[in-house]
Amino acid sequence: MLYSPCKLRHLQKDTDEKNTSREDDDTSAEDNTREGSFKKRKFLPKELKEKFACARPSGKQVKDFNHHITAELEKLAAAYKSKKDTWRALGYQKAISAIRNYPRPITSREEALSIRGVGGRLADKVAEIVESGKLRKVAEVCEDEEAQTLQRFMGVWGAGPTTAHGWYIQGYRTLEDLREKGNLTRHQQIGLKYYDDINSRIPREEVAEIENYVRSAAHGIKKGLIVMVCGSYRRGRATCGDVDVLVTHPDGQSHETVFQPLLNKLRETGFLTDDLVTQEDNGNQKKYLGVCKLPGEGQKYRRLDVIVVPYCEFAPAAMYFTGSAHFNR
DNA sequence: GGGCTGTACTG
DNA sequence: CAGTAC
DNA sequence: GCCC
DNA sequence: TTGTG
DNA sequence: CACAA
Repeated sequence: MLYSPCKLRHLQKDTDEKNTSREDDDTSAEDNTREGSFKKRKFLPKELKEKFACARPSGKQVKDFNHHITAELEKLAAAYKSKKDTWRALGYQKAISAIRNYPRPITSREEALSIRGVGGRLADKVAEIVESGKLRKVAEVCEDEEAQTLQRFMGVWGAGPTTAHGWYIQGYRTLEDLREKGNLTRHQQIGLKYYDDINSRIPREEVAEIENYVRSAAHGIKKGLIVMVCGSYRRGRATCGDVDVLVTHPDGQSHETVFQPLLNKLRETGFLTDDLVTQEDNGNQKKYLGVCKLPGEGQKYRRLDVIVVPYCEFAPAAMYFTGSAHFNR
């Protein structure tokens, strides 16, 4: 449950797009308390500065100094996940996140080991990557047909490790197999139909367009509605996996009656093309998961999530749905 | 050795 | 209830 | 996998 | 432009 | 983010 909206500032993402240096993949920890703000504090232990992203000037964005490392580990994480080794995958994921956030290139096993979330086993792997540029384990675990196939199948929205494995033991190997022989749930049919689009990254600019599209529709229904994209967009990423829209209204009431009209309007225009999860019978709908496409030629189908919350939960919801970058500190 | 977030939807 | 996703 |  | 919810 | 200050 989300509790008191407490005080949550330092959150809004700087609007200045003039940031030329928009690398791509990574945490661009937000604006932060800069030195000045801390002056009143008598002590600012330097290890504190190291440990908390929020205490670093990180002004623009934190380069990922260790992309070569996280890239290799990601492969293993994905493979383990597909093999239902959930917890191992989680361990990898946390380590990857921590390494990504690490402010300088890692040069030794020792250094890796000092990072919270990186234990002995992963430190060894990091060291191997640092020295040789790659991980033998990756070839061992990821490059057999089964691993490749499982991961391909998990790219279908609605299909997880269990389903992927089921398809595999039935002898399916390609998406084509699934299309003609597989029995898919409604979700998976949609996931397969838009496989390529859904699995491609969305340019930041396009996310902004989608945001504006939804906002216009919302304002046509009720003025004053707040429409904000969270997720990786709000974390400043150059590309996003999906679009995460948070909707609320300052009057603390209007959010209750907004969902249905908004969805209907977005459907009328053909913007929403497919529904995944949407409980519209219930008057208390909280979220919508579906597929949308901007008008015009050559637009791709994109995964869209819409979350409507009461105003009193706005701030916590914004934090929650904006996610990782803020919590990994 | 045991936890690793908690919740909601679908079938 | 299992599986999946957020 | 990691951490306690 | 900033402060606030 | 939207809106008031």
